[in-house]
Amino acid sequence: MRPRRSHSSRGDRSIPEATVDRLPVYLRALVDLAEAGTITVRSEGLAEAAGVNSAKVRKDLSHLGSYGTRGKGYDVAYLIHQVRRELGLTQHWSIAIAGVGNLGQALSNYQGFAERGFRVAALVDVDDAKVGERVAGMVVHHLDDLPELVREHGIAIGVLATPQAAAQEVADRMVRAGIRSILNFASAVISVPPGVSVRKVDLATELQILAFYEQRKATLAELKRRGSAVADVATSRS
Amino acid sequence: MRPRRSHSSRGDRSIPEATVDRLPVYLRALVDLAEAGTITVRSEGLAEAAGVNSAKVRKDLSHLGSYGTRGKGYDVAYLIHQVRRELGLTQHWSIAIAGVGNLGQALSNYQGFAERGFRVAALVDVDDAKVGERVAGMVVHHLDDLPELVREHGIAIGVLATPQAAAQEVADRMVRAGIRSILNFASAVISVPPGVSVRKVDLATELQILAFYEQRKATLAELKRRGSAVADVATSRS
DNA sequence: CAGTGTGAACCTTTTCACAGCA
DNA sequence: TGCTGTGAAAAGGTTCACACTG
Repeated sequence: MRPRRSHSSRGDRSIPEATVDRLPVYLRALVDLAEAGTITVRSEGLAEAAGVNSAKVRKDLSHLGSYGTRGKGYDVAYLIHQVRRELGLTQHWSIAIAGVGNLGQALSNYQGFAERGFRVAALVDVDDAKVGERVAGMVVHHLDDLPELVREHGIAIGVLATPQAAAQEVADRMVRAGIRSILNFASAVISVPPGVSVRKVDLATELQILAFYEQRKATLAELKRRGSAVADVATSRS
Repeated sequence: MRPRRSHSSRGDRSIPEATVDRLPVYLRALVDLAEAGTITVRSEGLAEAAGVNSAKVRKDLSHLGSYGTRGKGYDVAYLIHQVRRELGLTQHWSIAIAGVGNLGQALSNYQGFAERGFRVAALVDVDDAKVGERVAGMVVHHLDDLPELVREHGIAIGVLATPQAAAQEVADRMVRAGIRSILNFASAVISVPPGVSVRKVDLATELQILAFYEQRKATLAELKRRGSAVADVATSRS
């Protein structure tokens, strides 16, 4: 159910999924370190900045190659370059946002995208009241124009910020327009053909997960109060 | 680094983390099914609606108890009740949002929270230009008032929607105000004392991960074009 | 000799496959 | 008979601990 290994002539190009998920975190931490004037960082220092442990950092980075120096650590600037290259951030990416509601507008205005090499190249919606309006300095286009916009701006990634009910339909149209990577903010599970990547971010889901652990903490506290011997809980996550 | 098992007198109260992460997805799917008039669902049907496979559904649900009927499936309404109970959603939760910028405002207006039992009870910021303003029908308070707001509204969960630079400071103040669950939208890694749960949602990170796989698809396509025998890739995620 | 890079051990999660029940 | 619930196997991820090197 997950990417199979390819076979390349030299080295092993397949990086574990868990590692890929952490590379952006390392990158952020490294950029912060660089801005603070740090030249070299040890796995332990990077680990602290990224909120993981040092063994994980070393193992993760070893998948990219041998970019550290034994006895010294990693050169921050060089490692930034390597991580960026690995993530495919040496090029700029154009994205389209579908659904110009609350969330869609907030995302359109979000500076963090541009700062990290993602250009919001198109906004689309189906609501005639919104089409033609300006949001974040851009004209909102009709969803019908998506194929043309994708071609024109070389859009590779689509952001789904529509209501749940519209999500699958809009996803289908994104795929038909040639988009093969979708970031789904709608609470619906969408299905896409093989070869198309989807990541789902569901805000309410995150709160529900926190609620679960919060509830459990309350239950444990209750038990403790009643004198049962209960193991301690550490619940920092992600 | 993860919750340790407790020991309770009957049954095993510890549900795997991976399962907890999926329960909200099942819940959403179940509610959709119920609204569509479905009375009973098989693990395979629920699996499809949730975007996973049926073995996972059965294993996950088995952690909650034996709520299915062999030969039949699961009663949708009953299962909804059980999942909601397990997640701690039989009670309402009050949340506070810190940082009333783009994202903070979008979150304040987000209907999905209320629909799933989360009440935005307080908005706080440090910007005097924002304090006193009305957002989503609520008055924005100063961050200084957080402890009082937490007490007054019984706030259990804090949502961090501040700029990166302020994130750690605001998180510290949330913890001091008595909040023990934080949903972090800032791109910074925050550290909290044991017993406080944090989940991080980083929008740019998600795009970077998609960029990685998108780049890899391009590379594979390139190799294929050159005639190398390359295994096929299926990259649907989460 | 400090700190990387990495086999090996360990733990978690997923998948398989089927016994057992309605 | 048709499904759930679950041991057992497989895969994936994390941590340990140390050989190795700049």
